[in-house]
Amino acid sequence: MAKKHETAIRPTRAENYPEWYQQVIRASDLAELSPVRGCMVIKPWGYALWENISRALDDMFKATGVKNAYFPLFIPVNFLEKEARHVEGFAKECAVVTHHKLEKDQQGELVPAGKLNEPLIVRPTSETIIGDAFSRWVRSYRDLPVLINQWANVVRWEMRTRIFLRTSEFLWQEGHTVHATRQEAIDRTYMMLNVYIRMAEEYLAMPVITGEKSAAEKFPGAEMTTCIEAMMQDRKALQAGTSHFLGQNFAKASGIRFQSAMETEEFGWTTSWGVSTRLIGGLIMAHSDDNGIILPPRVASSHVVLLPILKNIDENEKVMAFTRELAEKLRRKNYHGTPVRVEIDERNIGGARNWEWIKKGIPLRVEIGPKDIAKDSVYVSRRDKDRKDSVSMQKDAFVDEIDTILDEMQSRLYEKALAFQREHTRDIDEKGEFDAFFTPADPQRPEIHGGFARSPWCGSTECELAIKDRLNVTVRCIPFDREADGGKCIECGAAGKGRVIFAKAY
RNA sequence: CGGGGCGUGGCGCAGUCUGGCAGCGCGCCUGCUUUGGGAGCAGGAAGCCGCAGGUUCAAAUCCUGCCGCCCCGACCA
Repeated sequence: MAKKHETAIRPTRAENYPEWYQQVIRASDLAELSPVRGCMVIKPWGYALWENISRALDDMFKATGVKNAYFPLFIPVNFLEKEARHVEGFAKECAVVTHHKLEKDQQGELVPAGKLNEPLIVRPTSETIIGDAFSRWVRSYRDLPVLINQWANVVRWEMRTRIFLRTSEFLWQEGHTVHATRQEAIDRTYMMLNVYIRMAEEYLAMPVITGEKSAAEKFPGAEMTTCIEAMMQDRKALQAGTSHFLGQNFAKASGIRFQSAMETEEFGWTTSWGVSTRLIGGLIMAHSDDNGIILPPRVASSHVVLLPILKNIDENEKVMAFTRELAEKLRRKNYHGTPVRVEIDERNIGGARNWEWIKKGIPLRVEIGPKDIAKDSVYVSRRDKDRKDSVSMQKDAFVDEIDTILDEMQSRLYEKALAFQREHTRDIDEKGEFDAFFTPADPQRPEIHGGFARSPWCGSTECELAIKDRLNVTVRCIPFDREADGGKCIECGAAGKGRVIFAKAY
């Protein structure tokens, strides 16, 4: 027997969480770093997750009347300048295109030539260029609402990057809408937030808290930013999606005007909302264990791998025929509107084969050997359970029940993550306790600590920033459902306006 | 951009202090034996030791500069 490891991923979460995160991604074959700083190559097993996420979101968007379109990667610099807070928020992380041509210099090296008259920025987000288009599309209240989404890449020149969580280039969708009234735009903001809540909780099995961002944390130029925040296994918060009510700020900046039914000229009310490949980072950190990633069935790259046990030539053909037939039956099954996704791995590499699929997080592993075939059964292992919980099932029963099994796994992952979130969410009313909650024993190499603190806050940016300076803890969101009970601000002791969620964040 | 750590076959690492043929484990390839939780034996391939200079008879090792990665900050989805 080979050397046994206690865990497939080392270091473990407890030993070194950031390193564990990277090793999980490597071992699961989701993605790798690219030669370009801060960028990533998303490999097929990882990209399939994004495809499944984006397909489900796309369906949900379209069900609310949203249509897809595509806008340019390059944006004139002066577009960004139109909205003051927006330019302040994004200017420092913009990639700028200044030339259109390369020429060889005397050393034979390619150097930029052909300076552009007007530099272009690579979109960090598309409010401005889409606003420009909308200003031409909207003339009358009869043109409203405009409900547009685009699937795109964006670039934000980040100082510190982390694969999937914060990359210089990332994939996302950005929805942009224009409405005739303030209320309609606000309703749309919440409507899309609800889509994100569904994505996180029903598909990613990732419980989220929802609410509004503080003035310091909201989107540059937004009147209100709503968000979903999830707790990762290191108890930090991950902003997993945002939906913004932009008021008339961008309509004024871009000249989105329409003639109302009363024959008056009005500015449109706009929203924007987005989620990104960051969701995959969230999924990893919400569910994975020390043996690798655990994929929630609703978005899993694949649902089940069939592992034929090929022992001797006489029986191999029978085993393979049984395996292929099972694969076909499974693929004809419908799981929440999509065919069950099946892999067959017939490599003869012993137990290592099993471990590869564990590290890749596939929900179900099905071993098929001569002993099973004799009983017309299969041996089923679940990624969310221990090996000793593996069961032998009649083949037909397995085919019949696979959707139920996957759904049970899906809800178990959700319940487990929810229990974790609740376990590490505390009402804290006293400053000393608050500081202790968020202070690691070793600041240079912090152990997993903290969580979500539900604490009273007076609402002032001063207090928020003071807490950030002291502990690197921020207001993650002001929950919609918070109690009116004020308490005393955790920072200044003045009358609070209710409890908000404080946490360290990605 | 500041403080700390680290760059050596695909992955994880030793070797660096004290200069002297580039190593180990896993993985990979071939063959045989195996096979229901990380197989065994035999053979084999694979490295500009992050990059560029310098010192030296000789540099993974010493010196200088640069680049990249990770952690802690500033910035952020």
